[in-house]
Amino acid sequence: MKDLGPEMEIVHLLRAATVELGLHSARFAHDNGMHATDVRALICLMDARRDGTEMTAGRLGGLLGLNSAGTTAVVDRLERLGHARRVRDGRDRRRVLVEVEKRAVELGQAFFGPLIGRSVELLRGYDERELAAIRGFLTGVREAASGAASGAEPDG
Amino acid sequence: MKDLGPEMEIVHLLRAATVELGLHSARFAHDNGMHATDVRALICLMDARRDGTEMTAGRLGGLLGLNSAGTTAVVDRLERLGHARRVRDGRDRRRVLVEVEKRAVELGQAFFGPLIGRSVELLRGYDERELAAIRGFLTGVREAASGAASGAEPDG
DNA sequence: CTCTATTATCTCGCTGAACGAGATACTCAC
DNA sequence: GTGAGTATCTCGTTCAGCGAGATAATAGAG
Repeated sequence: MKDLGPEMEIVHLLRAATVELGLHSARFAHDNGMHATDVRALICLMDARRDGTEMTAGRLGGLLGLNSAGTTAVVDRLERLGHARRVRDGRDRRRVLVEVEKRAVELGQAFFGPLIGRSVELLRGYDERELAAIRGFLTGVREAASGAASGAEPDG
Repeated sequence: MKDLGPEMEIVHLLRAATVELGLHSARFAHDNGMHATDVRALICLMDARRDGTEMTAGRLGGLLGLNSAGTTAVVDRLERLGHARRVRDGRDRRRVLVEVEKRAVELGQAFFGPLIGRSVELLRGYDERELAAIRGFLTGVREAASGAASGAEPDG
């Protein structure tokens, strides 16, 4: 049962890389007086900003798997640290939009930029077929982990 | 600054896969009345078992980044759930060896087995050059995340 | 063998993230 | 403007993890 073949080396490598990426985030969190949840929240906020979506408190909580009380607390912490701000939605004044501060974006880029840059640099060293393999493997793992059907056929 | 090129798609894919793997672990934890730390502890215990190393309470705490009080609490929880047991070391009776219970190993295999199996299955679809690319990328990312020198130059 | 320094683990009291329940503020349909 | 519905916040509680210090065992000096 231990040995599913030489492929296991790569499976362990993926796990090791995942752990290391988690520790990297934890370091960023710790260095800036935050917790894992706060970093995940910041990432959600930046993702939303990137594709021009509005992020409400409720939606953020849903993404993070928190209840409303926990969501309020996260936003409180980010606001206290100056990483985000609450803005009442003009159209529906029950809603609170959460916007990431420029300062936090810069902080994140300073910390994660080198890692991203290095990854891109690595990827530039591969040809199209190799890139397709990496893409395919990561996509497959993501689907398998998300519980998606084990459909072996490549999606269109 | 936003667009480092088409390689960014894969960087985001890696992040998505990492998030999904984390959620998968969280689901396992939740389903079995555990927390993220407990699962990480179990993984450490299984890794130790796999390569025949003894795991002491102290070493486990070190791996998890916990202090002694927190470590005691983790082992207490695992023991209460029947996933691990304390065994006094015969040679140095100050030390407590923590051993994973067979039940927990089986539980883990039942939950993570399909994911691992699917990953291996995916990998079997690639030839040696593609596998080398996947290996190389994951290795590089892990090194970059662990803070290893960002040197593009291969260390002689 | 006894005394002391060191090491490994556990106990106690505390802080703070996240929860459940319910209060508050706003919108929409009538 | 009254009532149903929705979004967020407040209050009190639970529990993981921390710091400090207690307890127990080993190792070395005499």
